[in-house]
Amino acid sequence: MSDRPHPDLAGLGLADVMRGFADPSRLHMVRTMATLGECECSRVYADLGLSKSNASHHFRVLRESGIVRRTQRGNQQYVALRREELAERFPGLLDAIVANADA
Amino acid sequence: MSDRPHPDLAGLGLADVMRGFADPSRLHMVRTMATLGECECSRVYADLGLSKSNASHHFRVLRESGIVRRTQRGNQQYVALRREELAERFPGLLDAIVANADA
DNA sequence: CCTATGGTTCAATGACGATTGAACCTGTCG
DNA sequence: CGACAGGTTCAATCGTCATTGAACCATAGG
Repeated sequence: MSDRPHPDLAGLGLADVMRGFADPSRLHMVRTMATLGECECSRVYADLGLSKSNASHHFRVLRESGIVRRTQRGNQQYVALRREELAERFPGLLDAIVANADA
Repeated sequence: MSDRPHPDLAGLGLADVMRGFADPSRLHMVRTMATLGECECSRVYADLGLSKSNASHHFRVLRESGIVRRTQRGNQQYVALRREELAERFPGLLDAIVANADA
């Protein structure tokens, strides 16, 4: 997997993306992001009891799996699902996961 | 994760199932099973170059993740996706994955 | 009985991942 | 300047996983 900040989804296989989803904490984060839309990182893991470094690790996995995009505005980091890009590369996948993310 | 032969899907979270899908070999196997329906195990990994023990390992992961069901008829082992059960527990998930399993 | 065939199990190995705590970095506010 | 808030990075630990090869087990066919 590339360590570029935001990999091109064309270069990722389904298994790479699935690995990003294969963790309870990250699924919870995905669900939160699906609800909130783009938001500050801290809001995404606020109710998960993750340490900062652990949350940072999970954000990196999500980013390297092509699932989220991070942007810096002012001094805040924002994070958002790459909804459209994922829908184009893997149609229906994100929706199905988000719909079941509470299971 | 339970080590029972075929876990009840109600007892599995989405992350557990996702881990079953988070491997290229297993995704390939899932795709093959989606195409063939119930069939002999060997047909599922024939074109993957997996050793027998490695294939057996992947079948076990798929089984413990609730993705496949194995049955013995005669002296042959058969394997099939648990389509209906998965569709009931995680609506739309398997279809979305199978549709993208070649990516 | 002998021998495939088709799978499982076991032990070992190497790689990867989740988690933690400490150090660090950077922009903001006082 | 000093302190702080929000994140990142690093090293270390521990567990899990993929892969291999060898041993094993059951069944069908000669």
